[in-house]
Amino acid sequence: MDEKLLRMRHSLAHVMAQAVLEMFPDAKLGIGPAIEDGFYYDFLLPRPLTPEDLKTIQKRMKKIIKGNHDFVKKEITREEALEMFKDQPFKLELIRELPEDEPISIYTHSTFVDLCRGPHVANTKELPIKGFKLLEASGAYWRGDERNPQLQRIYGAAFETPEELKAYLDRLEEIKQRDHRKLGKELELYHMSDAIGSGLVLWLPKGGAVRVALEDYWRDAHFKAGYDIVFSPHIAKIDLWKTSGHLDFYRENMYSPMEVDEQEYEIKPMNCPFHVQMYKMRKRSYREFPLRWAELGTVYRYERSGVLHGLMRVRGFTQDDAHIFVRPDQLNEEIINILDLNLDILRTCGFSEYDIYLSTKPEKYVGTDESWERATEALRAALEQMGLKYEIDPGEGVFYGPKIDIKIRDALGRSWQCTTVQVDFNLPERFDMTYIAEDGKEHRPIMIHRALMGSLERFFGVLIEHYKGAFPVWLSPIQARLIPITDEQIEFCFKLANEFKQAGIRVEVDDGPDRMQKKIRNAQLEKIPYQLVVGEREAQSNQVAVRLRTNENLGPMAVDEFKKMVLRIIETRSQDLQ
RNA sequence: GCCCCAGUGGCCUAGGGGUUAAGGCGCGUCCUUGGUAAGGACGAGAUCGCGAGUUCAAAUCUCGCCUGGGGCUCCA
Repeated sequence: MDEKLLRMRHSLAHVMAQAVLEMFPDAKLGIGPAIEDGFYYDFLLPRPLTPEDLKTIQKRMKKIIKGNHDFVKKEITREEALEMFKDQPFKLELIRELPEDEPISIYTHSTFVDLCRGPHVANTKELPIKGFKLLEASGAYWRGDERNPQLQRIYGAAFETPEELKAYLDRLEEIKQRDHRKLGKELELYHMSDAIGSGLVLWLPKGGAVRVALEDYWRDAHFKAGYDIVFSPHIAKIDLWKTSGHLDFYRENMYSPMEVDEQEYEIKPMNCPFHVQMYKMRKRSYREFPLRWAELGTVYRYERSGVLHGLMRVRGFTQDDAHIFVRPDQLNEEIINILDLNLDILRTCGFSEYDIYLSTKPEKYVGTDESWERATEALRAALEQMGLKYEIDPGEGVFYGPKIDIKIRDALGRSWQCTTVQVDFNLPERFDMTYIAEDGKEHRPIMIHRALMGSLERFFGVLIEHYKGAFPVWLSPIQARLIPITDEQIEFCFKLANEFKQAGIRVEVDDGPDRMQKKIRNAQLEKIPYQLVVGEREAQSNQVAVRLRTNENLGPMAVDEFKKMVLRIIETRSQDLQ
């Protein structure tokens, strides 16, 4: 954020605090910083704020701004500060934490004084009276800690010009329109039922079609990249989770155990221990490496109810998981293989921009410093050999090993965490996994965990928002809809539909009672890529009049010609319609 | 989990202590057979999220629960 904007936003926060104090003289002030797109301020208030309150506060703010008040900075002593803010417990807490030797500054404008480091504008007349808007009030813990009192936070958007504010508000509206929860319902892609429980997803037939297309592609890509596909059960004895360490490190996210024949079983939060058991079924030789085992594994994790969000954060989801067992000297090359496959899959799904992070050793970790260094080096070398730009995320690795995370950018430039590639020194140790090396002795393999799409649920959600529900043809639940102009053509349409289905095209006939215009409208709203209008002329000449969801009209086309075109688009997984 | 907001036929919305809860979409039947984004008529469909309480009377007020939404990450 540039300096000017920062000053404006921060000053607006002060002006807002003044307006709130005018309405609630006993309000206790938290903090009020400038943030991306605007500002906020936290208050402890005698009652919850209503949307009407926000309007009132905003009006008062404009009045204050029009008063042309100077912002005046003053440095005061610690004692003066403690006296001045004696009625403001949160401010006192902050003052007490300031280093002894540092001067304490306050900013005053109009009747309002705040403990503040600055910077601010010189005078309220510099504030964009039409460039800001209060958006909403919500709860926020003091200092983000749920053990502290909960304050009311008022968020405002603020920009230098009304045009920029409008662009921002338009963007918020666009995000709302693309929301996968809204589109998921409208397009009947998925459903969450109260009768089932929160965070548990029902994939409806149309969402199922997308998933099958995605999974088919995923399997194919994995076979070609040298993976084997495995399957594992949903529950396992609790001891497995004790050995894996999940019960210790991950208990809060696991569902409670169930008892079967006097044995406790846990529903799986991860697939790893199952793949480890597959590894351990017999002695392994270095000649088998790398072992690449992939599974679309459905896992269940208890997430706090407040963090659940549509398809993006759920309690039951399917990871496109894989575990790869390698010798230390194979690590670098294998990482390259994974990233290659990953970028290929993301590109095919329409994502060409990403942010890559390399996370290094955290404070608490297992394994030797030497192995950490070697693994981190292998990850870094792979990224560099591939010429990928990345950032280091120091100390953000998992306790068991370093990792590469990839966030994809969607059509609105928002980023989503999907891919993760993690090196693991821990599980091979805990499960005492070994292989016989060239020297005839037992060695410890390195285990790589990786998920490319992350979870199918989240990836689906991201896809919905990225494409605004208008999926590329290969992913479209219905790829073409046949629209007979009169009932005379219904029979011909069903004959064509059958022919297209046999060729592998997902097609439907709209034989309902609506007129053609209405059927086209419906197909448009459903974002069906091809609308095939069939009237008497087409039926007689074995043609279809091809209309695209982009409103482009390709005119009559021979049935075989259309079929050829669509199959080409599907097979190449093209983003185009023609 | 915590704070605030919300829950009305399948969907979107109106109503807001007092007869049969209103409209649009969708659905059904009938008329219409229409050439590239909404033809017309009629009809069915709701114990107003669930449970309890207050009241002569509750969709409406109160409490609890369930579900959903925003926030709890931006450090004077």
